[in-house]
Amino acid sequence: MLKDRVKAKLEEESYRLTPQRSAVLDVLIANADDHLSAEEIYMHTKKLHSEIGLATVYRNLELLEKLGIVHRFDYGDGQSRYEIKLGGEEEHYHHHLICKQCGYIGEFHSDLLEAIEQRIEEESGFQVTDHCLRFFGLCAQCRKKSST
Amino acid sequence: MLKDRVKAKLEEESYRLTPQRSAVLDVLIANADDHLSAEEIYMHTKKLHSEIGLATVYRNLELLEKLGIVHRFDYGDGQSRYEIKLGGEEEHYHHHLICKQCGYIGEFHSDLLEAIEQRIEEESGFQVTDHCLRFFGLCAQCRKKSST
DNA sequence: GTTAATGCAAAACATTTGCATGATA
DNA sequence: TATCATGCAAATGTTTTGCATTAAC
Repeated sequence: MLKDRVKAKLEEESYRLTPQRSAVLDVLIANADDHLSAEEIYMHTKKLHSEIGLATVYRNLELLEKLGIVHRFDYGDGQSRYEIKLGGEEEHYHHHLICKQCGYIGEFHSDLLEAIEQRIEEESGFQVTDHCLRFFGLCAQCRKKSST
Repeated sequence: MLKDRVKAKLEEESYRLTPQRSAVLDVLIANADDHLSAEEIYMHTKKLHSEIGLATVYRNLELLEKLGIVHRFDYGDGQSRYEIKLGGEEEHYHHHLICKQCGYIGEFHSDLLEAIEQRIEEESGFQVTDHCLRFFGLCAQCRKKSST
């Protein structure tokens, strides 16, 4: 189970799985596809553990990111989004589709970057360890709407 | 000349090429490869037009972005970076290499995303109009340093 | 003379930090 | 009991806004 793995990873580095931390994790797991902001995670977490503070949410997200459990990214709208990493090879090939009209965020999987990364290392000596690929445009729904 | 084109585009929508706006543009053109932050652009612009205010720089960057003259992006370090679009087909295929150790920002050109974008439209109906691709890792210099 | 643009200061916003308190191994 | 974690409030840093003034067409 995902949460057991996380707990083990935490204890490995002598961090504790406090009720607050656990609640944040539960929220992240329950909304694994929703790309929540810190504020949204805070709101959800309050339902599970009402006394939590926003700073605690931020601190836990930071820790979970440091431990490689959570992935943090942004769309240039001034706030970070967080997503739990489910593990597995496909993780690396998971990109985002962002609708400029309605803000919808979708996902797309492809390993086509492999070739580019290899070429980068060969041509420039830059060693790629990670990437971030986002596509902007119009989602299917907004296309339909704007064509009517 | 790039600046004439920008001026034409501004006037097309009845915006004015004020001395401040002109100075911001000059800075962007002179530092086209440097991925400056708003604060840095402000500092440079003050040398050309000392009475300019930071808010004016922000307002002009926002306008230039809206007009498609400037590209805004960020690296998750809490501030936006700005880059003038030089025009041309290759613009779209221009990506960033970001060194996690020294903060160096390089560029890389490739049109390999074309195929992915086509696939996205076919598979999900999402119409891609733009993308943002960033590679994180170690630049050649930092690799050398860390291996010694 | 209209309208757009500016400078300044204040506000807004997301995020981080200090610190005393509380909980956990 | 030593250490980690929390809550709150204050601080930070970037970006935006209000408003009276100024400049451009």
